[in-house]
Amino acid sequence: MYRSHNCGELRASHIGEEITLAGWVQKIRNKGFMIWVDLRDRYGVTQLIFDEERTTAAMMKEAAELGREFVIQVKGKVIERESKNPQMPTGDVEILVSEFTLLNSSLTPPFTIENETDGGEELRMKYRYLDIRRNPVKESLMFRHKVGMEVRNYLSAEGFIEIETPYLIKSTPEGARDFVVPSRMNEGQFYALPQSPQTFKQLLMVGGMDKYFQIVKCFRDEDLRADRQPEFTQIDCEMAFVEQEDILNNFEGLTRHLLKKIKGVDVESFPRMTYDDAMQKYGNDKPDIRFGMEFAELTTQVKNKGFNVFDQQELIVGIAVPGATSYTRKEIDKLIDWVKRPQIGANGLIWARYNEDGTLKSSVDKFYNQEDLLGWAQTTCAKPGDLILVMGGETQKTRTQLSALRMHLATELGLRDPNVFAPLWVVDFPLLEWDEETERYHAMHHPFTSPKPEDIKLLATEPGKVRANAYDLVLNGNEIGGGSIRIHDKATQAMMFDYLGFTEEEAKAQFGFLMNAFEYGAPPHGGIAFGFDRLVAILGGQETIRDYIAFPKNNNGRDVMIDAPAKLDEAQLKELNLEVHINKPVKQ
RNA sequence: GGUCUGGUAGUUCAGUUGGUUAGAAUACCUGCCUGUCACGCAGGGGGUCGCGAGUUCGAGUCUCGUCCAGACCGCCA
Repeated sequence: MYRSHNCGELRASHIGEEITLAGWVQKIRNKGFMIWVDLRDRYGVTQLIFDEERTTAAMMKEAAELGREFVIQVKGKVIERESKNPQMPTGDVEILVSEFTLLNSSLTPPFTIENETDGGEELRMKYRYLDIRRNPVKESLMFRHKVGMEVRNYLSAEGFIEIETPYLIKSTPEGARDFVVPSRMNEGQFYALPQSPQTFKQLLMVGGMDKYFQIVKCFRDEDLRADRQPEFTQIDCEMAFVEQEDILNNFEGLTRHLLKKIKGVDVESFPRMTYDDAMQKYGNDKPDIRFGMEFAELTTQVKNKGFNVFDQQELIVGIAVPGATSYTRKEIDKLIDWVKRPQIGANGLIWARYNEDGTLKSSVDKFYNQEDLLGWAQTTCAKPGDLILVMGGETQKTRTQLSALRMHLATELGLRDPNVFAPLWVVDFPLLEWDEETERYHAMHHPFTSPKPEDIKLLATEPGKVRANAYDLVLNGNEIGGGSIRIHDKATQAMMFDYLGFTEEEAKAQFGFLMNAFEYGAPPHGGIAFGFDRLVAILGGQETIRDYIAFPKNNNGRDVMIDAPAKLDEAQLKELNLEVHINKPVKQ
């Protein structure tokens, strides 16, 4: 038996017991006459003591030779500390060691294994197995486990069945780039890794498994972000014989359960907002509604006042920044520079201070009098003390830019409290989206999404205006889930593929299996998928998902620990009947 | 594909206008220390300033290229 207890559980009530512990040396404090060793495992830290009077000289010497991260097993007696440490759970006791075994030594770790490590991101990833020994990472992984368990508990209790779907599937041209896997037995052919189990879960509905879920890895060969990894985990769900309302209620239930169980937060029924409203009020389809600063359109009231810049614009829109009238000219100039950065790409920013005395001072006083500016204040719902910021330009672009500014300001003003949770359903997404590059419409959600029946007639005339039975769950400005009611009849699905620019042959070759299945009694169905990594990170109060993933990839999609991806050797390529031609030098 | 920021001791960073032997903290090593717990004290070792080229009497510092890392835009049905 390696251990009778773990390093986190011993208390004053254990005093006098003979115990065995095993773990890693966290820290050695050698006072010469006395050596304290902090022994760490997953559960906590317990102090070991060796001293001249009670420990043999030989063992004193061995103890003095220990180093950080050595793995040892100790036998000894739990004794009361002479000076206690109220800061640690095991701080009342220590172990007077009678026997100890060095199970393994360790090199000096390249960074400190402490809550506040001195290690940088890259180094931590290269030695991720050491990083995982640190409390913040360890606790994040345990937190993820807890969330996963609650998801399974809830859905299982609601009658959902977890079913696995294949990872080696077929590449399709729609959507994100696929990761591909060559097939040895089928020369010249490739599997693709799933971007989501979409078609399989629909086939499970045809198969009669009317409540399905899966916590499943998905793969997308696209560029990474702090909240985006090429392989990520979804809570994938599908239900048969449901309408949109049923899905929203079911998964509002799941989300409420998680907030309650994980964060102890009670949230009332989630507000709903149409996509159009979200774009108009927040310039964004995933608004953070923990704070105000809603968009106010000023287009008509600011035009024809002699200010050329505004007169030419399609949309003029403003926000009232609470309490920001105290911003200095320098601070406002910084904001202007911020929106002018290429990433935002705005031409400028007009401001108006709504002073405490009720007067207004703006950057465009030449063109607008007090009455005009009071009108701005009314429209933006500004109060004395607020700063009004106004941008103008092409509708889409301006909304995106002001939305970025709104989020930036909220962060700056500390309005994005990670302990406040504001979920929101965004509904009535457009079915189609115009793609400038390919000059055709493509599915905003995916090609299996059903249009709203009352909008189908618009498909031929104004495809961009057709709304879908599609919805997103937004939490604190993050899209954590999205889904739709699917098409479940062959004719509609064929029509959709047609609108998306598929020929009949292409549609049949790529999705024939699905349309065939629809001819054998496919039930009405719909579902939703949650980004599990992101959900866990937000519940944990973090923006970045990397610490909730045991072995994440870096910015370039590399695993710096195992050094993947890597070249294949000749023998492997030969077996796969592949040759590698590289048009430009490989980055190594 | 693009924009920005960074790369100096094991690690995290500082390094002035281009000028003598490149510093700090921490980690590591040695010694001391009768209750430590961010222990303390004294001493010590540790550097191809990412890489390559250029400008210059002289480059960590300036220029160009390149590689790597991070954040973001595009992209992510």
